[in-house]
Amino acid sequence: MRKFDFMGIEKKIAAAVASIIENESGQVIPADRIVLQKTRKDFEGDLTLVVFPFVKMLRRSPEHCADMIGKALAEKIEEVAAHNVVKGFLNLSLEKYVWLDFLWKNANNERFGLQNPAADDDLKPVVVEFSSPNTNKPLHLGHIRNNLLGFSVARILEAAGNKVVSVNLVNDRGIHICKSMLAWMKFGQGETPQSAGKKGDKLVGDYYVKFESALRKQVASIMEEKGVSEDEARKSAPLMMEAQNLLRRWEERDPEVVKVWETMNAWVYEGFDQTYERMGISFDKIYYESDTYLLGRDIVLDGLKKEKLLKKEDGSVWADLAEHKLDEKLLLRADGTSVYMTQDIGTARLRYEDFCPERMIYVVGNEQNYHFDVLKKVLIKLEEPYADAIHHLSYGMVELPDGRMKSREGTVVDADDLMSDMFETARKTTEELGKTADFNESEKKDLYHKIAMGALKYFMLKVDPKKNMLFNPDESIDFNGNTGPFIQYTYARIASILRKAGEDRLKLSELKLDASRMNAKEIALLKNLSGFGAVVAEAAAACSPAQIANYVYELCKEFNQFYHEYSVLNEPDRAVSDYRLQLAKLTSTTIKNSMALLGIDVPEKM
RNA sequence: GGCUCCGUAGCUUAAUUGAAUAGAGCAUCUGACUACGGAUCAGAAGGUUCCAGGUUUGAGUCCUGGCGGAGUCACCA
Repeated sequence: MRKFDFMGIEKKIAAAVASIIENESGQVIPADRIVLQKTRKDFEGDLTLVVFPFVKMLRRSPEHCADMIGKALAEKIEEVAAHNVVKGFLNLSLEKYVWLDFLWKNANNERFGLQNPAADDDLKPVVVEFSSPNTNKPLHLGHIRNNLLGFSVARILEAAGNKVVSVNLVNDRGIHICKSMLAWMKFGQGETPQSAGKKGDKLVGDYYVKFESALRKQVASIMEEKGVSEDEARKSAPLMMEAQNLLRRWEERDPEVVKVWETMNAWVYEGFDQTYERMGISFDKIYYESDTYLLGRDIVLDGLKKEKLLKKEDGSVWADLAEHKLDEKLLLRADGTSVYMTQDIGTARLRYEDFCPERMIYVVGNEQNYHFDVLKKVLIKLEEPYADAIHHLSYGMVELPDGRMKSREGTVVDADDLMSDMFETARKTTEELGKTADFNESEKKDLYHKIAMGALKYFMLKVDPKKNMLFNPDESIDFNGNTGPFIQYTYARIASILRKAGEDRLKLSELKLDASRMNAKEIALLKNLSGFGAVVAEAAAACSPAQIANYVYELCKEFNQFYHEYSVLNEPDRAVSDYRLQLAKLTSTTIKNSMALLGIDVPEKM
């Protein structure tokens, strides 16, 4: 069903169809009404033309139209070998040599399906922001989805010919950061990651939890003593006042506070770095909110001066978005301080000045849909030149079987723990299968890591980003069926064949094969391979790694069927054997390249 | 309550701007190892695509109205 464009044949046929219909009916049809798709498996053919859109102008039955167009195409285009008609569908079979040519032209291209990085210095980049963690808590399952998505989308956009800059905007300041600082200052007794034997982000997270539980106790007793609501009790609780005081002191650059802040954040970064490295994630640039939180104020004040915004009696500044059917949105408080939106206005401008991007993609959960809607509209209102470049890549929540992760209920799935669990499962499964008898310790570790991350990444990326997804921690992620390890296994099996064949045989200078000897399975596989470039383009347009994942899964299934039915190296006819070897090679390249777009490594043996 | 998104086999999911008999995996059952690697392959069973209307030659997809779920509607970030 997927569209595929193979050496321009699709275009050639579409153009021919247009001229045939014009000749017959005298009417010109728009190109987008010519629907060519991959022929479904249960029908004979390679490409299918849907003729329903033309039956009215041709004034004949769908079958007649299809037959007429089919005959004309067979005459006009030499690559069209045969055609058949089912209802209103015209199935075209291409000459087999078309597929052989395709294989021969691409077999040695290691970057098959990937566009080369644009050398053009004037090309405007796409900025992809993702991850954007808070420095008061360790990373969890939700962050994993965000990181994997962002990293993969960046790779896919590159493969589609874009220049890409990956950025991370770290939320390293604010009241929530002060909470963990305060708890550490009060209860920590100088504890450090070293003394506690913990990763820094975990230690800081523990103090955040300590703050919350101490606060809850205070709130409970205040509510009992004064009979006030929980909200009110929270606001008046001494710990809350202290935290706010700490934030004030931080903003005033109180040296003592800044020192604690720097120390604790450094611990967190050390922890994050380990987690990122394990995940295989990196960035071109890291922004810190402590540097950017004051940005945006000037833009807002300027907008006020130009009367694009309005000031209320108390001095607060608002954007009226009634023209976009949205409410008024606060941009500056009465005391002149900023809100989150103000800061995002500032960082958008900063990013624009830093990179002059063609597009700015924000990988952020769908809980912030409204926020980004408003951000874009405020920027339009302010007539910022980059307003239209803003693109929110909104993804669904990761849910547990009993609903959302809740830190209060201790149901948060920690990123490090999850990766360790996956590693353990990979180790156990692999050892049970007895696959690593001849591996040394570091090779084993490397392999288990690849499999573990392959399973986890594929699991999370194969689902359409915009959909919520379910993660059941009790059922560990599968290694069979539609999974990362299945694809890795397919790759490893081909790698084994290629090793056995040897480099000399792989470097073939000539392919001597009569195309008539190609079988249906091989052609199905070649057809699949030929669609890779188009899939990359579609995945880039949709910012959807899931499309790559689904593609490479299909490809592996196709190859495994071929592999089961036919032999590559044991095939007695050398010409056929050589040809199948090239087919296997191009398949392995395509698997490797696809998986790289998902941020997944493939092992040569497993 | 307003707005936004989602609802497909028991479970997890696929289906380019509308297109043929809704496609997979897991789980269940049955087969295939004297092997280019069985983490594989073949087969069986499993569906009123939440419901009701509508548009269309054609609807899982578009429109309207319900039902169910999630998110959001902060001088939080």
